Amino acid sequence: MLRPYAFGAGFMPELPEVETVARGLQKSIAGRRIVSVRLGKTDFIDDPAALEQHLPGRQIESVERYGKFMLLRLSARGNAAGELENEDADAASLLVHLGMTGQLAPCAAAQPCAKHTHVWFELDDGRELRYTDPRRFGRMAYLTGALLAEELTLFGADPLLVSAEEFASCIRSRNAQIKALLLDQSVLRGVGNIYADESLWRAKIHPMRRGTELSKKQAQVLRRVLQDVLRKAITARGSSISDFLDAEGQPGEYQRHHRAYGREGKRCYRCGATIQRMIVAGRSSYFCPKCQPSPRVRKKGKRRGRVRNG
DNA sequence: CTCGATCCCTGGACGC
DNA sequence: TGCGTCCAGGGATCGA
Repeated sequence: MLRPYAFGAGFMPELPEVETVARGLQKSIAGRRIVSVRLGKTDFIDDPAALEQHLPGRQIESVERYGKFMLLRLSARGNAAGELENEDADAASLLVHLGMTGQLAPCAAAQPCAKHTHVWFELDDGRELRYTDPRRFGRMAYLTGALLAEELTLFGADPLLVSAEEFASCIRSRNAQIKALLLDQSVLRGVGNIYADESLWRAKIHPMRRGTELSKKQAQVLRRVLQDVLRKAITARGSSISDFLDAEGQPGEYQRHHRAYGREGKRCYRCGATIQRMIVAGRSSYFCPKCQPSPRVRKKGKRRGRVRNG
């Protein structure tokens, strides 16, 4: 039985999933004007009053992805006389992060509201754009001009656009675990737990390897497989777990291609060894112990004491 | 700079 | 069946 949306563990909004949602919204709501805003729970919104004050009257010019954020580009708005009030004379953006369980989709205004709907944007064509998020791990912020620019500089390069040189330098200059680096949005924007594990499996790199330990060749390979995984996942409309359906009622398909994530105890597709799970950088990490050798097995023959662990 | 711990929050899975 | 417990995760924050 298909439902328009399913919540819970079915959906992890990483780059490919957010890209899928953003493309869907670009088709369905770009060009529409926001008539009014209604708010429910607001603890995930930076400045709720700003949404109510500044969004009505603005047109949604485009919907873009920025890392795991969606960026709704909004027109400037004028008052009834066609003059521009200072504050609203500039173009602005609504930043939306889906967290773990966020959904942003338009529907007929008459349609019953899903549980955990927290924001309603009334559109000029009679529909409503609704934000639903059971866990409220998402984020919403209205930003303009310098504040918006400043916010966007907090993030690293887009993994699909980053050059080989830039990728290698921002990874190999860091001593943190590679898994932590891939998840760090200030290093690269958009990679989450699933695609970090999938790309590390493909690159045959253990999640606990240090950035500084990677050879130039390994960095090159990692970038290539990461981009490949992300592109293929976008083509497949993202990964659905359980029965998640996207804004157009279609499930993503990429979970069929997972080689590591969620496969604890199953056989490695490459070598047949048993996929293991361990916590790295505070997150479940799935890897093949044979294809992705642990960095810790290199203590034999080295009796010169390394610096104490603390 | 980097680490781990803690918290946020709800629903799903699992054990009894 | 129902209840309790654990777990999932992105990110902010704090202390070490």
